[in-house]
Amino acid sequence: MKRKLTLKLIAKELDVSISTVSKALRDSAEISEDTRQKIKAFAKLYNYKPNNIALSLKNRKTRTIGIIIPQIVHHFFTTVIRGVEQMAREHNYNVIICLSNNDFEKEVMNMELLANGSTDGFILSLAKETMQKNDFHHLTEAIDQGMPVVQFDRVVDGIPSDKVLVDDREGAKMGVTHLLKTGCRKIAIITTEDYVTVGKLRTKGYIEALESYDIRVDKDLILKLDNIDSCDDQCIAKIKHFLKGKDIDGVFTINELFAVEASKALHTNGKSIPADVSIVCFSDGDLSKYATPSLTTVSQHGEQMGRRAAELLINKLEGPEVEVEEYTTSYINTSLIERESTRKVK
Amino acid sequence: MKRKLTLKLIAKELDVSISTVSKALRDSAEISEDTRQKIKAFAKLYNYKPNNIALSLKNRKTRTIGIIIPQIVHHFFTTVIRGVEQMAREHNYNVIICLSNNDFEKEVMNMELLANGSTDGFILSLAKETMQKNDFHHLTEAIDQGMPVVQFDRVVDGIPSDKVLVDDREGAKMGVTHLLKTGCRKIAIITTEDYVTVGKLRTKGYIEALESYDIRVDKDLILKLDNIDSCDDQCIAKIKHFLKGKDIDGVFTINELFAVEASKALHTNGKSIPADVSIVCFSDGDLSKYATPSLTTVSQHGEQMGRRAAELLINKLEGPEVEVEEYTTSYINTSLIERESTRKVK
DNA sequence: TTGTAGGCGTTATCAG
DNA sequence: CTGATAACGCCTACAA
Repeated sequence: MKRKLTLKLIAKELDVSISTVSKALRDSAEISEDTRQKIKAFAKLYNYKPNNIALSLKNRKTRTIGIIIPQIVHHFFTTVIRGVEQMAREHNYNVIICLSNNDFEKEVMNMELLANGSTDGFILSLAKETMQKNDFHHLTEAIDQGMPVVQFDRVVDGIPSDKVLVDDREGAKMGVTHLLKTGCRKIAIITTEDYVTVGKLRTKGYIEALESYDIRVDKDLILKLDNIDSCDDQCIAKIKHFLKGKDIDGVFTINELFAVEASKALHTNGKSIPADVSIVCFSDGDLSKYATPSLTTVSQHGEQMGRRAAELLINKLEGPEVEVEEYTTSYINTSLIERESTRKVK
Repeated sequence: MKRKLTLKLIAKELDVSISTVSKALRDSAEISEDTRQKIKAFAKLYNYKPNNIALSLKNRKTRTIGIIIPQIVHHFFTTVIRGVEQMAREHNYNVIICLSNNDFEKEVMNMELLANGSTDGFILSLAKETMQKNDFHHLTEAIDQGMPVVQFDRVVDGIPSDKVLVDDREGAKMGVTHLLKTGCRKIAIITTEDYVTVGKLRTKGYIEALESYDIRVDKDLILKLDNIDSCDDQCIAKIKHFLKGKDIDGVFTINELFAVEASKALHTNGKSIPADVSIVCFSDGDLSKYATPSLTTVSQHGEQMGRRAAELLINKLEGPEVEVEEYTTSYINTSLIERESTRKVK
């Protein structure tokens, strides 16, 4: 097994000094055309590539961005990663991804691991457990050490960091307004308990939409579930029970899964979609596209979030050192994708 | 902005030498209990963590595994990553993920980037373009430099590397056999052209299953499409046309998307599933679970693949240097998940 | 028990 | 034009 080629080896081979080789390869004018060519030819022939680790140590920069997310099987995070990846590539950064599995300890471990030289900065979405524990010392520690942090999606206030968020309230409002425009007047919502920020904001958007049409908010048409990323049997049962015999003509749900299950339940109840009941959901994946009927969604543009987050981070990394840092919060717009589960707007 | 704490800083602060600090922190018996305690207390207080980059440079090991995959929005790869992540964590390795976007140049770039010190070894699934180009110099170069490689899913022969594969032939055979067991006798398959290995092998499994039931393979019941990871309008049209008026009682497809579209088309044709026609597909995601009706699938266990791939790589990394390397090919079993799209086996 | 020196691979500075 | 030296942060053999 061959050892990797280094400046030292080249130097020895060509009988020059290490610094001559280094300079030649970086096209320094200090080196004579002759030796430069000779060295470059040799390096090329044997496929010399500088060692990144050594460069990182020297430059105290890794050109690597760390992403820490709760889970990767969630389609939303997947798209965000892709966005970060793109932007990072465009700026010659690497991306290193760590999963917290929604576990506080793991999130802390991951951050400490990456903070020890592997990474120049972080993009992260907090683990559920972290939110509950309300313990963010790992964030502040990283930031204290001079590592910029960009939070996205699941964020906390009070941390000196940029943030990238989906405009949940506005998105929900748009979705419900679409239902209203197509003629729905008795619209139910399937959301989460208020301690989940996302659910709370989307519920708020739902209420605002109704109010703008002067429709009274009916508590009986609001179902708040504990889950957010999944929909187990118990959760399905609640949805079924909730929809059973309700006099409604529209349903808005805060994720795809709830919508799919609602769609099934309504179908079982003999309702036709969208003739009897229309459905709109917040979405981050393909499920709504391939469901039967396919679902009209408020789409989240995770890729754009990722790009924006990476952009913010890179700006901080490459920007000049400033006395007083400023932090921005970006809202990524949602957009409505009309499919089969809603009627046409007249 | 505080600078990160280093051995040097601690040494200066406590007025001892750097090596004393280093030794104390590593609990060397050389250092007196006294100074050891003092140094450790200080380090703990100020939260000293050794710099990974420096360690990597020193040890010529990064304890980082590179994964290179065509795309991340594909659910299958997502699960594989999770598996790799798990195993890596258990062995104290980092994981760094790069996307090739099925682009040859990008795959080469990524590998070169990571091969220059960022990574101790690779786990990769080849880009489609790489397969077509039949150019694997980036693999052999990395391997020549002493970086072990584990290929998975989309692999080539002739490269000195371990491989982890889904047993496509066996999986397809199992799926089709299930259809046969439930009483289906006229089974169509929607697959890919033979140049896609995965499609070819699954087609083979289909044929074997039929033959084991002494059923003649009917070319008219085989649809070969160009796509594999997607299903565009043209592709949907072909599926519709293929199924139109065919006298069949079962459909096997090599991915979820084809199955969902087939299901829709059959439904449109007035067929009832599974009463008239049963459906089984190879799958890697949730689509089949949430489809209406939900689809019986041959499940791929991506996570297990990831774990196995990581295990193989770590074995190579930590195993003793041997004169003659041996390479293994692991097959990950598939399993049948029965859902609504097939009848019960009598 | 503590400290010094050298090296991992690279680059920048300065001397020849 | 070329080379020696120091430094990035850490570890370790060896010297004191």
